[in-house]
Amino acid sequence: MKNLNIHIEINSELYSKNPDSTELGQNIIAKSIELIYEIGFEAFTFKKLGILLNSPESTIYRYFKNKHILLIYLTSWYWAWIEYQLVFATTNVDSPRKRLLKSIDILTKPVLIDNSISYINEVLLSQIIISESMKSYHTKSVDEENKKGYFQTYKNVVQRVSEIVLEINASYKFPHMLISTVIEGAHQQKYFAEHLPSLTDTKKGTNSVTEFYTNMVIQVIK
Amino acid sequence: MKNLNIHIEINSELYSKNPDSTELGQNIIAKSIELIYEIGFEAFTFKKLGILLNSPESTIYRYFKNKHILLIYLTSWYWAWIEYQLVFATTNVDSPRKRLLKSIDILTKPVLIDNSISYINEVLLSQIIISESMKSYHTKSVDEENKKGYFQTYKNVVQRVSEIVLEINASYKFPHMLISTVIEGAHQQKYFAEHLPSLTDTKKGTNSVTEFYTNMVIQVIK
DNA sequence: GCATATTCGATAGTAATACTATTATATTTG
DNA sequence: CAAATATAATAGTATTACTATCGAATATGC
Repeated sequence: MKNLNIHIEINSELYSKNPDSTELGQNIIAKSIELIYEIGFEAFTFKKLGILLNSPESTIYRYFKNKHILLIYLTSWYWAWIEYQLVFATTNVDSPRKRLLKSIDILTKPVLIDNSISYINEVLLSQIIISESMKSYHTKSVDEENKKGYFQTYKNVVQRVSEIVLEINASYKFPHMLISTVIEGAHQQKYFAEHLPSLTDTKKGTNSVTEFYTNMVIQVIK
Repeated sequence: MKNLNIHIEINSELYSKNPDSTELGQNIIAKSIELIYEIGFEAFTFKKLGILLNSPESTIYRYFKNKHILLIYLTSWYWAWIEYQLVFATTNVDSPRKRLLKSIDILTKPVLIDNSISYINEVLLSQIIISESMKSYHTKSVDEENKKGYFQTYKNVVQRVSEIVLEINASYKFPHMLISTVIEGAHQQKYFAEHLPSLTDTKKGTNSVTEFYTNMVIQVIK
């Protein structure tokens, strides 16, 4: 996968000017990931990003309408990237059970290596997804933005893995609920491990999140 | 429970002046719940709340340092209230299995009736918890605030139900992970049902969230 | 290679937000 | 009735989240 140099296309409504099309745009993405990771989404502003980029904030506004849309752009990219990994890891694997286990692995394991398929640091981005991604859809504008397809790449991931669940047990009633519980739960548990440890039993650096959710899925669908 | 007129005490570091001690303070709580429910936490400001209360915003600042602390106050109240319900529903029930099932019921069922044990509308508050509560701890100040005990009532709920899990299966490795997955998952699924339905299989008004998580817990701990 | 878009930097400006401070008046309490 | 407390009214500040304009640099199209 390392040298495929895949290209991830993002819903064009998520940007005013495609950041992928210019060096500055790519820099906006790369530096915004670093800055959000460092200071958090609330404290993140286009002004601060502009200082990092040596560009006025008005230039950033030419690419993204506001920081909320930028966050949705970043999460869309992340889920498209995850879907790519899911496809790559499951093609040519006949056993649906093996495909499911591999998928859960991808969804629950920490992202530790920056594959450098692009100017995007996936390790930092995955940390942002854990800490901040729910803020992209916990807003008053969620219905409107959902209609415009802003969350499509996330839905694709849930749908894809749900289909494997149904291959194993066609009569299972709650495949989407199960998979979105796994995805969101794995994020939560990693966040808890770092910040609210009494809400979990896992510790950073262990694989108990994967162990827990793998076991959960196996038990629940049989 | 209706007429017990219970009194919920909140960590005194969460307010500058106890809102429970004055009529205005109680009004601040009551109206802030209505306003956050209506316009969402991002758009909610003390200025707008002041207009609703016919009080200048500076008065509200005498009770709460800022809107973030007010949100933590509201979530603390909610979890203390939930814990009270857990205790009430499980005392004198010998069977740990029955206690667990009852607890999951309380944690996953929608809050439909305002018990009016106080000036707080629990139905609206529970909606705020579903939509906004994660914002209270997904901040850069979470570690510092956790040290001050701001999230204690939530932890108490997780701890209490985890102990029931261990009564049933003392060797189960992940009781806290299981219970926090149930609590957060149930909120997520209700939110998805309303706003991102393709991420779930439940519909508003059904009890499939309770069904799913009850089954999940039973399967996983046996 | 020259005109013409396009892009970007520089600067300015605005409305709203998130507070803080001060003073005067009203109300409670001892 | 005095003293303490609470609140209303007002003013003010730094920051945020944008929008607008203009001119210089760069790329592209013929």
